[in-house]
Amino acid sequence: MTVYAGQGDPRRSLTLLWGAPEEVRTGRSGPKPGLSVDAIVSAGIAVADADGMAALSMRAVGERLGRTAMALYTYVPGKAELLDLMHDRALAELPGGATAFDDWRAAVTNWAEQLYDCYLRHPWMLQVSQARPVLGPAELAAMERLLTALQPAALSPERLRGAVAALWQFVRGTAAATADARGAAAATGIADEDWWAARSARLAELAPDFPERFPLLTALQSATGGAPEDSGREVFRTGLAVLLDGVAAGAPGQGARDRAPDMAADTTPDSPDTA
Amino acid sequence: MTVYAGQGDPRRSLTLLWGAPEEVRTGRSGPKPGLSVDAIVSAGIAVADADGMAALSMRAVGERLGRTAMALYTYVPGKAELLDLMHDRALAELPGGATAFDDWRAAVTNWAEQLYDCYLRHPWMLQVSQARPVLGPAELAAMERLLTALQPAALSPERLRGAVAALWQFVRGTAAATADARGAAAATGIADEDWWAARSARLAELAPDFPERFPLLTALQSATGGAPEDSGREVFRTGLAVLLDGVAAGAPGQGARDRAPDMAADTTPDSPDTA
DNA sequence: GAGGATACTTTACGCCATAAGGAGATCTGG
DNA sequence: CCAGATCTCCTTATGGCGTAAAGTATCCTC
Repeated sequence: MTVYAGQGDPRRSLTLLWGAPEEVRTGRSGPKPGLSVDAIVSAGIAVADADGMAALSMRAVGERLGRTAMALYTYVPGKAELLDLMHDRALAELPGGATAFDDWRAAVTNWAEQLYDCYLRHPWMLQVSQARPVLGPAELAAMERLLTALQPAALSPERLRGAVAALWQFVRGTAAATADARGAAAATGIADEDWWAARSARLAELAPDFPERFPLLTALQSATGGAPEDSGREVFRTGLAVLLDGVAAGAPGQGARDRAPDMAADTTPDSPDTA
Repeated sequence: MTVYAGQGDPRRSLTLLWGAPEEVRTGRSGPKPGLSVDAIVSAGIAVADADGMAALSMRAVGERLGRTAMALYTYVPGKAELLDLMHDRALAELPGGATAFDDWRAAVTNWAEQLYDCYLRHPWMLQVSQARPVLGPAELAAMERLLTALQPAALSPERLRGAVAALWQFVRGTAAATADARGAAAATGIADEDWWAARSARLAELAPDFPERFPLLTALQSATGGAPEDSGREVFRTGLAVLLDGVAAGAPGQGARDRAPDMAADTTPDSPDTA
């Protein structure tokens, strides 16, 4: 399932992403443009938000704007580039202010939760190729904000790069898991939790030797009461705590002191989650 | 860009994934099947490996087997389910033996590198929806192996789940970044390193205020001599080290002692990478 | 040898992105 | 005020896709 098609020309995307916000259009002949790149991007996001990535077609976007599919090609080179623009626009939702936090753990946690929520608001973003080289301004701004949050940890450049990659990918991955469980639940009309139960039951039926083949998986499942790879803010939170402990371990000087102050306390099983 | 289409029916996929390896086909009438699910999956992988996900069509797979596209539907419910099978089959390449390592860091590192390499061998896997709920035997086996490797760390169940999610998503994410850079480089005929340089140059041209807008990003870029979100085993290695430090921080008892023994030494900039 | 199940084919449908070319609006230079 | 250029948007067409429907040939069981 879930294919993604070819990339757009990164040159075109880059130009559109970074292009002058107010193109100097003095003395243009021809009829006045009834649309704009911005309007098309907004319409695309609206379609994708409402009906999912599969429903995002040039026709659908055009229709939402009262035009034909081909009208969009006056503004945008193609669908791939439109997706690049949509992706960056959605990331631009992230709050940009330099929020001051006492410690960098809280700052990074805040950053991660904002990104996580943004992905869940726009699940189609998770279908856009990660880490593809078309870097938009909003994406870079988000990365800059992460670097700002991490600055007090004073990591070495190499370690900083590793931490940034690990954090971003972790947020994206856990958001994808959650979004997917949600989507499946919504599609089948089953409640979130029941869905995993149904899947487990079916698995047990098909592979009766499951507990012997996967003893640790079975143990983990029964210990935490859910599917191991699944969803949920809880996995997000505890995973993030693990990650941040790793970052702290690389912070010079403070070493052992800065590690897991109260973030690790989140991992106690009695925490009231889904907040 | 890079869309992925709708999911396959998970029930059908599950049945095929876990179905009896030797279907009891006593007394079947009709002509003998000239194909098999396995052969179709192999052909699909061959097509995707050779020409990429975009080239993977039912027609192409059928052609490789000397059949029409429709012939495949005798064996497989549809393309989505075929992709599920391909994905799990590719994961089955991972070595399964219980390799004994002295410490769990080495064991997990080994696990991660194997997964990373598998993704790079089959970049199309990264286009298959991550964390979607169709869990195949090979995927679960890989997870079980990770749990085995992590066992000496003796993490709490919650923390273990977080660590598993973080590790898997990290490997996948960094592999995606590397695969994408490779793909772009291959498509344009530019060498891997020059490619990032070209992109940076173009960015600098489009956004002349780049250094002021993204000071930390600029600093990191010049400190490590590359794009921050990019590719490469180096980021993979150092990021993994950060992650493992976090895991170590959650290991009870040993606490400070077990953290970053020699894995962190990998983060020194003079290491000969791309091994 | 008849009848039915099965493998595979041909054809067709409705999507998709988008190339090509045309119609009408709106500007500039005369 | 009027070319002619230019630009938006349309209609049409092309070649792909996944797959539904129906036909044909093959092979088994009875």
